Amino acid sequence: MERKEISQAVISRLPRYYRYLGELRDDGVERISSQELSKKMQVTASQIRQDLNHFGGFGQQGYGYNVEYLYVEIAKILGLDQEHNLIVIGAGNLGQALLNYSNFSRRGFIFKGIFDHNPKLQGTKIGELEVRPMEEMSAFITKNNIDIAVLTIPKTGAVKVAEKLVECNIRAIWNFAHVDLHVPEWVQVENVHLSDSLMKLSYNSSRYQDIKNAK
Amino acid sequence: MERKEISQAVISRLPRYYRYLGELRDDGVERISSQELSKKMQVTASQIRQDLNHFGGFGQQGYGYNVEYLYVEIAKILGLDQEHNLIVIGAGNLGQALLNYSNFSRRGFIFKGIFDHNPKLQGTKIGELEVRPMEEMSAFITKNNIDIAVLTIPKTGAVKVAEKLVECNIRAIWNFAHVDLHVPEWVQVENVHLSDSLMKLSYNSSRYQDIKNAK
DNA sequence: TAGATTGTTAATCGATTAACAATC
DNA sequence: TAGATTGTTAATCGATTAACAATC
Repeated sequence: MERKEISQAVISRLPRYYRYLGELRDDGVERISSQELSKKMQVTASQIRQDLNHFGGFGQQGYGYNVEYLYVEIAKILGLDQEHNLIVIGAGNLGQALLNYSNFSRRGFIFKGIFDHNPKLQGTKIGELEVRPMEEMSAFITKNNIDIAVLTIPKTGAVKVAEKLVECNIRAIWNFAHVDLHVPEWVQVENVHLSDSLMKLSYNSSRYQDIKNAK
Repeated sequence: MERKEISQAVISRLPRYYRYLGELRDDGVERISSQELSKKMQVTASQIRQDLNHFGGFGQQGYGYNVEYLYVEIAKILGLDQEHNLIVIGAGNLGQALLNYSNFSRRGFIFKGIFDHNPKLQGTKIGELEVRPMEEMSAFITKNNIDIAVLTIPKTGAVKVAEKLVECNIRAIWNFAHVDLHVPEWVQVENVHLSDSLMKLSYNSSRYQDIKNAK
């Protein structure tokens, strides 16, 4: 597949393209030009063409892009043509919420297990799955071919658990714990720091008020 | 306060500085140089100094930065010195998870209400709050001085609700719905598109395997 | 064929890093 | 005072946008 390093800025935009193309497809749209898409998505047509051309020439001069085809191709680029096996670590509210969010499994992200160190939660059912004790995690990962671990435990435990996951040869960690994980380069970490996001919103809205008042 | 437009790249890094400074403070560290902090955070010292100087000169030549002082100043910049009143719209798993996450209220983000259009949920208690019907939302926002609305409903309803929120003069929307909201410039939107984040992780881990296999 | 629109190169813009004079 | 380290300017790097030749 791809050889050259592609910037994370580009990667971050792919899911959004994918979403818009999915909507177009559902609306029965067959073809779209970068210009039309650009208007819809509020980005430049240039950027769309540049971004896509990192991965290949999906369009056709004088025609534009075939929606269905491009949709499928982006799915492949994102690895959505393959199934991913996930486990959730931390059966709190957030872990449960993610597990129950059906849209993920629709895209091939299959939750295989959920773990918690709280004995009171162990054995209770969340969706289809029973909460397992942490001790079973390592064996479970190997046995069930787990790709991705979802970390929804408080930051105090997260670093230790991440180390354990690395030992288990996990490939990817979706990290909701409010701490930076240090892992070998062959383990991918995607952080969702909710409080950072909320603070950013707080800044932007506070600042807007200041500007308004200053005028 | 600030006049000049500061890039979102800078703003996005502030919460992370804030987190590291908080930890240093808790560890009883009094002063830190940009170089030391740079090593800890794995960013360049230059970037730290540049970023901070957008907001003022918080350091002192030959000394570095006073941890406690800088911590408090960043909090002010982020608007954490003021309380924010929030409502959650959508009492599903995710809405409940956010509401129950106590770290937010510790930073001054106070959940005042939660709304859902499902009559079965209305009246049930989530944390300290009773789920209210959507019809009460507008009045509630005005009466309780709500700054921030947290949108945790499916995308089908999100656009309509966002319009309503704009009418209610909300300042900020924390959007977990998988759709782009179009709002006037005086309303800030911060998106948390979880599936986009997961797809990015999927890409990065799939791609790493490809590189490895190619070698 | 003529018109449309891509793929791609070149130009611009912005963000990051380096360097150093100012100063505690 | 001498050493350390900031604040800030200048240089570099990378990402975005513009332009246009290639081509469907």
